[in-house]
Amino acid sequence: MSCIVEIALACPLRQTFDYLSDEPVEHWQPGMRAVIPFGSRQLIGIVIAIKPVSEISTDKLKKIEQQIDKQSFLPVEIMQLVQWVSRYYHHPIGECFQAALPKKLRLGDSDEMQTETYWALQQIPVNKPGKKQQQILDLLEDYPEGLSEKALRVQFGNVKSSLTTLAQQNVITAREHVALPVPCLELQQTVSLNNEQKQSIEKVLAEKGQFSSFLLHGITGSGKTEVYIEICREFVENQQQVLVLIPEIGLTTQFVERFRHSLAANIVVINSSVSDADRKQAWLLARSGKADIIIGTRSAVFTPMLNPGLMIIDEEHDSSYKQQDGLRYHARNVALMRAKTLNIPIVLGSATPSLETLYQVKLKRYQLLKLTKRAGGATLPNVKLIAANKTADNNGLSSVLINSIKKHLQQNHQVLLFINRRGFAPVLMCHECNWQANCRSCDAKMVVHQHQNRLFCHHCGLIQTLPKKCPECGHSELKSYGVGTEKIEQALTAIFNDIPVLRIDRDSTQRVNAFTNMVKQINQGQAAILVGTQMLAKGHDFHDVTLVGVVDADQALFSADFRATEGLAQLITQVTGRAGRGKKSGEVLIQSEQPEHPFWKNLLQDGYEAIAENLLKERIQMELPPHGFWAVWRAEAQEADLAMQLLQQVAELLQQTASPVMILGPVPALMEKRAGRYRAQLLMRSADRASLHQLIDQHIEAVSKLKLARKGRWSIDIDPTELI
DNA sequence: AGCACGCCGACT
DNA sequence: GTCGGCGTGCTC
Repeated sequence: MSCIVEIALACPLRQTFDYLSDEPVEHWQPGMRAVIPFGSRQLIGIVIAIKPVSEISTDKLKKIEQQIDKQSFLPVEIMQLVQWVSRYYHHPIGECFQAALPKKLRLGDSDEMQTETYWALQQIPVNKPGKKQQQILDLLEDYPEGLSEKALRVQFGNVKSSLTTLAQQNVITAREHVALPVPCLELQQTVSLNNEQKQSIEKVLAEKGQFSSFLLHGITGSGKTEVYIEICREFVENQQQVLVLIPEIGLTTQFVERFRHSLAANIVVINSSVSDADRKQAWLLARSGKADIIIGTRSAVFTPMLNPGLMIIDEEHDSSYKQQDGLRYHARNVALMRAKTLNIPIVLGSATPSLETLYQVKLKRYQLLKLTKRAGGATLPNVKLIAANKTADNNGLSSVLINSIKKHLQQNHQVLLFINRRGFAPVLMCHECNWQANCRSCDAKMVVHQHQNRLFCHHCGLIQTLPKKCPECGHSELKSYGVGTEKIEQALTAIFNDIPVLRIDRDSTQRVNAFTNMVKQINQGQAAILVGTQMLAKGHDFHDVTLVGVVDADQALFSADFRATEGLAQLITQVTGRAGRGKKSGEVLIQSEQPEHPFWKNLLQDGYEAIAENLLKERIQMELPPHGFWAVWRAEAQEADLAMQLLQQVAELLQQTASPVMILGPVPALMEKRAGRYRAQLLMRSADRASLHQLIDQHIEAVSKLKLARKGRWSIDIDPTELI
């Protein structure tokens, strides 16, 4: 008996499509994949529902070409989660499924797990085994379930011939088994925890098996990772899976390695450095319950689990949890929603929690867990503000800072200098005619990169050769202004010529292993100066750094984005936390052209918590998020004004309905032109979430039918975190 | 989004 | 005479 199958497709349409199937109803389940004809194309879709009749007349329905999955594919929980995401973010359902699936599975790969050869002991050898053979046998003794050939190869190198010999003698046997991640063969002893850590662990474990949200607010270096690990240990022992989300930063290996060295568990990692094949395997291992711990970036929030027990969001304040194009979801919020429906606890961890999260703590929706002491008895560094003067200083470095660097290097310590701009200098000018190197596709200046002898636009990626003379008037003296990592690197090399200066930014770490090699060199502990962007600020544990210098921190104080101050407070607190993490005590020097700005006094005297409290009060007073709810319509188009016109029409549509929602704009984006496109936005503000979503739902279809909507790109951003 | 269909300018 | 430009409309 045939049936009607409702299918979500990977196209930007806010609807599903019905198809006829020859298969009987009972062969179908929501969540399965199917190949279907769509227009003149062939697509893969996800089954949303199976039904006896369609609202579309039967003669218009096409037949399903192929049923890809014969058994359930996406669990009901993920189906509901993705559908919730589609409704909440007002994004086409098919594209939401795209975001939730690993590429290979999206493209129709079989959902069978990769297998590999596992070896296990069979009987005592008769002949005396060779040296390598003996090593293998010794190790296998500890693993009665067997070890994968891959794991043995990682440990002993080429093992093929040894294994063949041992197998011929029936000492060991081979068996095909689902490929699990290579286990860590040498577990470290557990570290001793302080009382705050122990209490935090207990409080989370007390909520096992029910929804409960926690903020683990631990100062930098207070041992949050150890708390996560000990909580995980308990869940793993109970055969429950843990999903750990981490920010998208270059190096997550440090974090992952600590888990691997501490827990005898199957730990899979899903981040950008993992191949498509491994991603698929990790996803399948999680779905089957064979992965105990899943560590991944933003999109891993959609990973299915057979026995979910807990979710952890590390560095919950990090902006990379919010996707800034396509489906603009916030992984932290999706995780909270998921934890609620799964009825499991969720832990958000940070040294610098977002105001959103602190607001929830204030409303008593999250339990607060605090770690106020640095682990291992390390002390927080002493922080000082230096008045910097642009014109008088040596390439942006004040003499106070240089003298201090000298002092720390003499003690054979390491120094970290933070400057949040890569390249040599952000401005190139002609003295004669006032010409300036601007990007032709963006409202932005080109940045001088001296190493490559080029000009770069950091917004669209435009590359030009560095001009030798002014393209306007031909004058040969072009001057650059401002500082970037390259200039600081150059200045320091000139001053401290016998000390290695390591520049760590996107340019210097592009080559494979460049970053890992630099980290290795740093960890050897000799005196060195590290110059870097926020790549350096996030999460690294450099034990020999005793001085942190912040070269140019002020820009954010004058930003038009009301969130900039929050971001600056977080960044400074995080950078500050890089000093004195080992046994040596640390010092931090912050150069500012605005040392009198109340922000600094507030942050340095009272700390992050206090400044966050003040900022939150301000936001509540001014009815800014997290108090009240926002949504932004964004549009961009190749032609000037088109985006504004489109949003003007959207505003007119929205205003046709009487609603408590405030409509503001449209206005051009702060940087109106970017990558050759003109951008604009339209803001919606509301005191309650429901009216905001209702108003969007009422008009989104009419908006997508607007003529101008086809000419430019448009999107809607729920709970925006950036006003661009 | 893709893709087809359709109706107007500079080319083998 | 055609190739191809992108405006418009549709996709169960």
